Amino acid sequence: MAASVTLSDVAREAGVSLATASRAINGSATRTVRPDLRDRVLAAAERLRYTPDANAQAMARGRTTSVGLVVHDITDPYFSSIAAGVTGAADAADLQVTLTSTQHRPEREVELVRLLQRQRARAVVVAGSRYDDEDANEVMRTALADYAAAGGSVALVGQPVLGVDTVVVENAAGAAALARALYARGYRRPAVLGGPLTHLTARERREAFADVFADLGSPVDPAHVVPGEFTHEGGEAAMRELLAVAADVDVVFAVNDVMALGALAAARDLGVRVPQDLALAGFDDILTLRDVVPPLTTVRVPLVEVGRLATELALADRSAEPRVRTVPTEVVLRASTPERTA
Amino acid sequence: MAASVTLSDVAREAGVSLATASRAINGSATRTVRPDLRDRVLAAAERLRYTPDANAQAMARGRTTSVGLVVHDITDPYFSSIAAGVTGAADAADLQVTLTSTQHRPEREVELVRLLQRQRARAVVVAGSRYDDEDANEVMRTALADYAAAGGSVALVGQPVLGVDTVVVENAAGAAALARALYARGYRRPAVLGGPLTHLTARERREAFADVFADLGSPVDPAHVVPGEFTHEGGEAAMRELLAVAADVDVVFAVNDVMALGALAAARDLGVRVPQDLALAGFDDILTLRDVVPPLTTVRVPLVEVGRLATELALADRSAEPRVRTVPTEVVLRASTPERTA
DNA sequence: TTGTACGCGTTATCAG
DNA sequence: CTGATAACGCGTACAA
Repeated sequence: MAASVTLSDVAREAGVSLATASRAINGSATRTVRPDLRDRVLAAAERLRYTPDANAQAMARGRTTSVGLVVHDITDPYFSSIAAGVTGAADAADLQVTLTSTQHRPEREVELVRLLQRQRARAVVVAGSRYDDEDANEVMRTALADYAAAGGSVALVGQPVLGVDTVVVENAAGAAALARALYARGYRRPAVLGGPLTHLTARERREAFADVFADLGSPVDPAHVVPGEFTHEGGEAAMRELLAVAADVDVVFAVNDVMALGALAAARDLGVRVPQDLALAGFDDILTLRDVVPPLTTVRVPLVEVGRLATELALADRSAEPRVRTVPTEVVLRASTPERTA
Repeated sequence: MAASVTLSDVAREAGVSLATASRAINGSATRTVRPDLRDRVLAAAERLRYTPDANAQAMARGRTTSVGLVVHDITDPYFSSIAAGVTGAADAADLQVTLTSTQHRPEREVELVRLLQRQRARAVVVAGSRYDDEDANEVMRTALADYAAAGGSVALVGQPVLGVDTVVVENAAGAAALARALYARGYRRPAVLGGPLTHLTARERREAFADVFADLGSPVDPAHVVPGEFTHEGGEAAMRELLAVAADVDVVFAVNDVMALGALAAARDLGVRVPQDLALAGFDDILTLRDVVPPLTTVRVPLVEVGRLATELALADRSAEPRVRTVPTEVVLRASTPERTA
């Protein structure tokens, strides 16, 4: 960005001082500029094709207009929907979004937060779940505290374990409601594609689901809870593993939709029909589901709104206590888990 | 970002000058710092939890570390894959990505470019197709020229009609190859869900496809070329329209996969079976296709690589002439267009 | 090798 | 209402 026209150029061209030019163009809050002068400045700016330098403005004002977003993979519909919510909210607040991705390496979140702190992003939204890993959490906590100490504000999507504002999705309630709905439809031999063992979102969903079936007298066989990655490939692998050992399962709950789709692919590949041979349910209600056959039962999470909420939370005035915004979930029964007659 | 520790603080703490602190931390190219001093500075920085201010650095250096990206909708798998390519390439170059979205309003592209110019983004990648609208193109051309004049560089994904570096996808070649492949499979009564009339990517695909069938003696009935939006809803609506008038079509070509998926939904809804009653093909090979049944025939575009290429192009040394990188496409025949026996 | 001092483009304070 | 001028935080000639 070499030879840009600066405000001084505009001021000179308009025959006014730098200060006046600044006020005329920016429309400073309290200060007002005489109309004819203002017009002269605007005309000069137009003539010179002046473009304010947002960096210099940030410098002078002491705050930037950027919001950071940390995701694991922008091609994952879960994250892209959240990203849409974040960009929408940011746009509404006249802010820009800096998109960063860990490429599925959770430990990179910390680096990205530090990076965004360097950019002096006004706020940062971290979209990934937390893990049951106190060491990792402590590192992240420190990074976020540093960022907050420097004036930044953060919102997490996930679990409120880092001392910052958090959008909490009702994972347990959703998974429990799903379990009850499936039980009501006649399912008695559930299996779970459970995701990473220490992944808190996965765990919340997995355990709530299992608890309900246990309470209802049809406990999930521990051998039928298959861990794996929180991805399409993870779901596929877990499903293969499950199908290799479980002949008597009637419904499979994948702790997220992306995994459920992987599982569906595995089933198809192995000649297991869904739902005739095996019912299948996921979680999140990602956009992709509208194109999947059979229509997949899931628990809807309003992802775009989650992104929007997180952004608004991060942008709101700071509060003494970390805030929590709870987002309800809703069971959506579809054809992949039909009423069981057998 | 109020009370940040500055480099001066670090310098004072370390008992050195600002310049030395700067050189020690940044590792200035030519200048070198005596080891013990360097260590003292680094220790001080660590102790004070110093974080360099990227904005101030940008200011002083005269260039930022950000790359702008303009998409229409980040939840569209086409764009999210390109975005993944862009963030990947940016990351490799130690740059950050500013994500902006038009929300499906092409005319907003110009504003977003201006916005990114204000941020002094080093480079901007515009991911959407051009339109056959010389007025709009001229406006965009001017915006890009202004940005380039200010030192920015741009890469487009689409058509090289704006005088800037462009990644060109072989739409025509791909659509033609697809048409030949479908003809070879026995299809003779093609229809096209053609997208927006003036949308150049849609037009290139539509016309190349139709030309081939015409040359082969099975011209597309003009009544069977249904325009519409370049979206899921657009594909669905177009398919409904088509099915209302065309009883004798044997294959439908949707000019992109997202539309094809909309069309598939419409067909399903109307009880038209794909491929038994009607074959269907799309274009792009978006990630979503891996989860769709029947597997959809399409023309693969290496979307992540397109994003990467565009970013590299924009980041490369400036050239006198606008460069063009052509990306080949590849027909992928799947079950949605089986060999036709009837 | 180190330090001084200026400049980057803008806002904001404080006199006029 | 307008105009100097001092910040903002950092990089880098230039001098020592």
